[in-house]
Amino acid sequence: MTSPKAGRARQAERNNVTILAAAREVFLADQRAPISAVAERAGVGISALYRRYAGKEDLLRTLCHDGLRIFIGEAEEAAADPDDWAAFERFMQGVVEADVHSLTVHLAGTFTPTEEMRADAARANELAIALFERAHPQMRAEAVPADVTMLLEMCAAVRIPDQARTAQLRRRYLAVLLDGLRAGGALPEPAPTIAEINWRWSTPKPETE
Amino acid sequence: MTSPKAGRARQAERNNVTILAAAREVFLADQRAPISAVAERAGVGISALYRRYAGKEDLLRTLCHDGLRIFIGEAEEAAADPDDWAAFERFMQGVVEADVHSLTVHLAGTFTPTEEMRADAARANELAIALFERAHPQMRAEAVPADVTMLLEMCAAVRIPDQARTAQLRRRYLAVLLDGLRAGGALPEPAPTIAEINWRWSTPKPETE
DNA sequence: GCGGAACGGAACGAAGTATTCCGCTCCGCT
DNA sequence: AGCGGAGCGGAATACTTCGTTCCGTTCCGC
Repeated sequence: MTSPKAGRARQAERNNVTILAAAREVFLADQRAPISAVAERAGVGISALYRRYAGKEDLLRTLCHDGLRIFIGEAEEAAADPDDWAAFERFMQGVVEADVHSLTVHLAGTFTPTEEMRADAARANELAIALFERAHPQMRAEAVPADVTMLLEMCAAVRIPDQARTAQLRRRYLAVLLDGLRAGGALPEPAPTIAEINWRWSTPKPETE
Repeated sequence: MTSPKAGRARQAERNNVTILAAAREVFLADQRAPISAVAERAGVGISALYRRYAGKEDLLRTLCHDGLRIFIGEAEEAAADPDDWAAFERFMQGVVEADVHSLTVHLAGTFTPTEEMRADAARANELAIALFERAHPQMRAEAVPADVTMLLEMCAAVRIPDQARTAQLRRRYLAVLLDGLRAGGALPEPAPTIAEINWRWSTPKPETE
């Protein structure tokens, strides 16, 4: 080979990321989207997809796993901040910004997870909890780590057709939520339990999409 | 007839509400649910459904319109409260409690609305804005009426398999959101516009489900 | 008893969709 | 120069899923 990559091989490699990006966009918009929509979005044929992934489930799993890795990355990066609350805030902003929550949570249950994924999920959880605990003293006392998941879920629900604007609006409402987290006063109703949060990962295909 | 209603006729009338309730539950859990799921949930045959509704769209429309009426009812009821903030809070709690938001917003676009529905939607909007304006002085200044819709959307996103528990959790996070609404400090990013909020009603079938 | 309202549920037909397959292109190496 | 095959596009296949229709049955009300 002359250059590191050239011609066909280069194109193929570029497709790797093109397809993944397309899949990300498509499945972010609709988890039940047909696989053909991904190919269309990527501007490739269906073959290019099946050459890389064994099937839809495989693609979904890869996508989700990537999301998990991004989540971990954001958490680690944010954890470096010495200011406890700033670290937590930065973490939340990072996760919301990357729209990772939809990737991980909303796709869960559409495939059977790898053992490695379970491990990564556990690690992601630990990191998030650590970040939470550090910031906890500055929150209302009843807040628990499981709340973080729900907060992220709520941010992910903010969604309009314009993607860039969606990101803006999410930042806006994340700010509202975080301010709410720091407010005083008692919170009604008991906090969510771990089991209540993780139900998506356990069931094969929960009814409530 | 001996009693106001008896036997078959009574059963039929009871089915009216049974079916609607079933439809409510089923489509609340999954807007794309098959119509047969509704019949199953209601414990009736498909015929019982088609006897009452011209088709799926008709059922969806009815369901949505009912939601709209409930929304209006909650707003009117809450508006009677002389305390401005209490009225607003009560309104939000009522809407969240009734899970009306999913009924109206998430079902929009799956059918072509009636003229009457448009009118009701307009009225619902007015009422909500009035409630908001009354409470506005006690919120952070940048809050706008369109924020209310988004807040409700976020509450609707809180969802776990256990229905009763879901209601509890929604109350919890609504409290967080409302506290966040009253917090001080500037909010990042411009507020949503009316158009950004109402996109679901205008497009025939938006891509981002 | 009879007529028909109200049903249950099988049957039908139209979509939609995951996956396979076949033929074509064009790079990379000899 | 040419060949082997990686990479690919997209039609064809084989199902599955649903909305809707239809027909036979039940049983109330007169």
